[in-house]
Amino acid sequence: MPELPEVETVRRGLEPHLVGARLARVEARRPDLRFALPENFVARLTGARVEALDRRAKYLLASLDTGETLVVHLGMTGRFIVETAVTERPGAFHHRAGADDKHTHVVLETDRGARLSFNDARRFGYMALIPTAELAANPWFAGLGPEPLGPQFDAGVLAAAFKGRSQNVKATLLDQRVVAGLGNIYVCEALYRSHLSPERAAGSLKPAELKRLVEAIRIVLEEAIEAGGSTLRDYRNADGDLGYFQHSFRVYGREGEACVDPKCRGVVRRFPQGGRSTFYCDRCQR
DNA sequence: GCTGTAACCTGTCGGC
DNA sequence: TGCCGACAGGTTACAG
Repeated sequence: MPELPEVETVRRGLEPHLVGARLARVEARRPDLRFALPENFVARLTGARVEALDRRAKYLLASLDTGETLVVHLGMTGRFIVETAVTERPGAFHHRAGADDKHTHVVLETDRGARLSFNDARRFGYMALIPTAELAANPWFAGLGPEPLGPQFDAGVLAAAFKGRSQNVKATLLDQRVVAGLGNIYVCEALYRSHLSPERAAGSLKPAELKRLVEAIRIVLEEAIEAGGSTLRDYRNADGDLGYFQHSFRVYGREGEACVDPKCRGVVRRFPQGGRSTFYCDRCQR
């Protein structure tokens, strides 16, 4: 499910409930997600105050006053469901669908009356507790490429990362060491908007094409965040609402349809690339 | 070192 | 209606 825009939407939804709040009750309903939960997970979190909630690539980072950071990756189907306390009934929460089903694996209750349920059907998501001072050196973060919406991401950076690579540009953009946070959907959309074929060797892109690509990546991500992300099957934001960017897809999921550009007579095709579906227009992407 | 593939786990959808 | 196979937003280990 979640690529950068969806994770950022979740972060924005959780921020008002978490930042400044203390975790009054923590419940782990199983010992593992994709990986085993950290040792003494519940004890290390209970009573901790959340000082900040940030995002790096597709990771959510909750800095705690204990000197540790709770790292959360949503995997493919991970989501947080926020329920608020019923004022007149202490300990009760306004129920929200999915908050308490068999796929709810971790529950966090804050001293501000919010209950956050981490629900992940496929359990590709994971959580870790890492000393905040060691975060940058952690293998999950040390090798990450620049944030695509940050000031460090430009055509020059992409040129350096692409240099000499014979791998196709689609797979290269999915490599989090090249640029952090892109996934299958937004890579397809960005390549379409920059009129680049997903099959081009990354190292073959010319400076003007790289510039177009950087611009397209930025615009697609910004528009998606503005729309609250994309909801295909499972994704919902922290308030349980759907994202709307899927209505703006120009190629993703549109196999067999005419190219959205009225001047182009192409058709959207789909083919497997690196085990994932790539969608592209067979005429205007070269 | 680079590249492609399989695997992780579960749910959904389409075809028969 | 029920069964089966294909496919799904991510990441990583491994083989070539």
